[in-house]
Amino acid sequence: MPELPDVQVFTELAESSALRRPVASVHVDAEGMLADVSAETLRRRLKGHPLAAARRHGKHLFLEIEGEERWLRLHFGMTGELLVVDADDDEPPYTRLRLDFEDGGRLHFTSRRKLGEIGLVKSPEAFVRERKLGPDPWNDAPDTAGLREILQGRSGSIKGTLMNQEVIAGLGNVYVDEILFHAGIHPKAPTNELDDDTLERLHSALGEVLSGAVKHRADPDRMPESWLLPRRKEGAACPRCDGKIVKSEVSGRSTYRCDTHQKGGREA
DNA sequence: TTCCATGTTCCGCA
DNA sequence: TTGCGGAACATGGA
Repeated sequence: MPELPDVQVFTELAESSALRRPVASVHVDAEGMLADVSAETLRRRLKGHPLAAARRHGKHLFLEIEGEERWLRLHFGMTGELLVVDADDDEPPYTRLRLDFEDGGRLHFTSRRKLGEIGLVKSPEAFVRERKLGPDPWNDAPDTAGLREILQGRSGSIKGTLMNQEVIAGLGNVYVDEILFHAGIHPKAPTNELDDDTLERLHSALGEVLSGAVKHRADPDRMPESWLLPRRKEGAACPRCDGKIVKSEVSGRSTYRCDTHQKGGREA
């Protein structure tokens, strides 16, 4: 799940329930997920300090450690989640990092496939620069002209371009399919051949999909029936036209699209 | 058992 | 040199 909308929900969860609670202890269960930081350093930086702020850029969540001039950075990979639980709640499965607050509550960072990252950075801005992440389309929504500029000079498929975190940060396989479905654009359409009209549709689909997804708490089961998400299945009926949903591969990922209303691309 | 998976990175080829 | 697409990665569920 963890694309921009999911991580936005985690960010809001952290903001509403993990701040200003001093950390009593830190437990790391997946050394392999530690990015340029030892479990020992993580413990030292966090112990005794509350989290002061939560921020997000793309798929990365940043939690400011009060008084340390450091931010805990979490990346959720394909299966990561963030949970905040009470003292007497059960341990969620696949917990990789756990912060025990002094008041007894806990913050759990879980990951089934261990593909995410746990890091420590000086600031979100510095990390974004270093990782060369593109603009975040939720925190800093572009207008159509801005989107045109972002996509300028890209020669690959629009799907590949939108999934490239250095172009625009936060979109992944599922939501790129959703956006292109809404905009009626074929995932293989060459980015540099999108005309103004198409770009306009892409722009409104981007805004529509992101705000809709966050509004429904990024829960696939709650997405509107008119969306692709509830029908990511080969052969399903398209909810907006007479077409059928077909599955193919684009930029190495399984891709679902309507074979009738998503035009402007090339077949494999 | 085999296949597939919402993530990123790395390698080879324009 | 840069950008693109596919393979590889680690693990578990269908």
